[in-house]
Amino acid sequence: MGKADFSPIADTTRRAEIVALLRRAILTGQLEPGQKLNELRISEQMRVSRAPLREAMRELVQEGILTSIPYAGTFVIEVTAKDIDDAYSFNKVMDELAIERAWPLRDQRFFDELDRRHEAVKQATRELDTTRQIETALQLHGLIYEWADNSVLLETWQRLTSRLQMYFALHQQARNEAVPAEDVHETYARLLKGTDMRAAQRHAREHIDLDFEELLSYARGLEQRPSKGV
Amino acid sequence: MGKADFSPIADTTRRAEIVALLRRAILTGQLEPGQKLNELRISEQMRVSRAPLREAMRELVQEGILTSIPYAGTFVIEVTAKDIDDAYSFNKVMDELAIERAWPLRDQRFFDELDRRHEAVKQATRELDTTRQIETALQLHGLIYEWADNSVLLETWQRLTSRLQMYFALHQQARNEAVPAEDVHETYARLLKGTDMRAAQRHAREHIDLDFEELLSYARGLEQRPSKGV
DNA sequence: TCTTGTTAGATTGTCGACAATCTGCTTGTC
DNA sequence: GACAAGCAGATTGTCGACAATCTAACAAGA
Repeated sequence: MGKADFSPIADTTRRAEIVALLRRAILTGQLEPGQKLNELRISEQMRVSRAPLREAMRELVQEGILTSIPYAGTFVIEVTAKDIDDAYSFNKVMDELAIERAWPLRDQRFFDELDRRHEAVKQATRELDTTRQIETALQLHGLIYEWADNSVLLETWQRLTSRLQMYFALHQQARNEAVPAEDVHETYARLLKGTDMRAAQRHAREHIDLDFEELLSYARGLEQRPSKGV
Repeated sequence: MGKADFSPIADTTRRAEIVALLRRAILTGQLEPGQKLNELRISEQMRVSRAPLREAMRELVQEGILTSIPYAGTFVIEVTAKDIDDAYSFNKVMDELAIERAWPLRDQRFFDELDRRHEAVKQATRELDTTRQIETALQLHGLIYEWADNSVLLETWQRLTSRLQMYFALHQQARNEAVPAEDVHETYARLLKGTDMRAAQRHAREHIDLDFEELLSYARGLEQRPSKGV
């Protein structure tokens, strides 16, 4: 029996790479909400034919960050205050569930991974890399979902993550200022290592509240003025 | 101002029709779990080229009822007991949430729609149309999600529905017997019209329990013998 | 001026063919 | 007989071209 355990090799289709590229462009705000994706232009820029590009777009439509209208085009989803509010209140309940399920399954590997991801957030914060900071914070948050041992729950979280990352990126980009205080996740990590599950759930709920409140007020502001769709 | 309010016209792309055809084939069990979908054969049968077929498949992969391995093929998802168990326990929590949110929003239209869908289930039951019975029962169940006024919650339910329908169809097909008693949903509908929200939540939870228990034992049986992948 | 019909251009949807990759069989060697 | 190399067939991934549809500008008529 061999000793090394290899991870799966990278996807080798153009389609998969296109998906990754497009997703990144959307989640970092390079592509703005409402913007139309011109197939010919993008395929030429990427030096790819339209077939794999269109397949990639189909995936992202199902993933919920693109929307498609037959014979009209494919667009980045618009972000309304209600969308954010819906995601927010849904996330609260999901978090409670995830913590509850993950709680008895915590082990040394869990704590190690928790520290690792927390460290990644702090590093991104030090480097003032806002995009990466959002990404790592969501990964830290996602740990309880990965540990909850429920494929449907995890999958739902991953779908939601795409949109959350987009929302936060938009917010960051809009206020265009330095990253928040360094150790907003310090308490979260500590509670997840502790023995009081209720406290952890409560904190998760309140902690999320804060982030979302800002987001919401931002989105409400957006809806006053007309969309800048292209 | 005109008086008629028109609904959106039907999708006119081949892709959309292919998606509908494939989904139906999978959810009714015509295509078995693990079965490979040969692009050339299917495209010839449907008299379409592979391009729209492949795009349709990509959508169903993201929808979670197909799975794709590069250069190997696209397959109907396998169904394990754990998958069903995960969907089951997740559904329980979601149901509680949906009922809670929909509860204060119930109005006459809600009750009318509840009756309408309940009637549809009873009709399908009378006609011994098992496929339609599963479909209508899920639609009845989905009403609270549609009324909960949360897009994320509704979307999550819709994604889950595909798989639930597939699970139940498999089960029905396997035991190959007449449909269960007629008014399993009578109590559910009555409680949703009542004033005791907790009671409705409790019933939803227990009612689901029953259906799933059967499903689970069936799936556990499946896993003893090897898969019959094609 | 407003509405309606027409048309040209751009864009999306679909097609058939070719390239890349996998699978199973055959062959040759030990 | 066991095993590796190599080949043939089938299947998926990608490409470039054509068809269907939409949009916007313009012209014609009330």
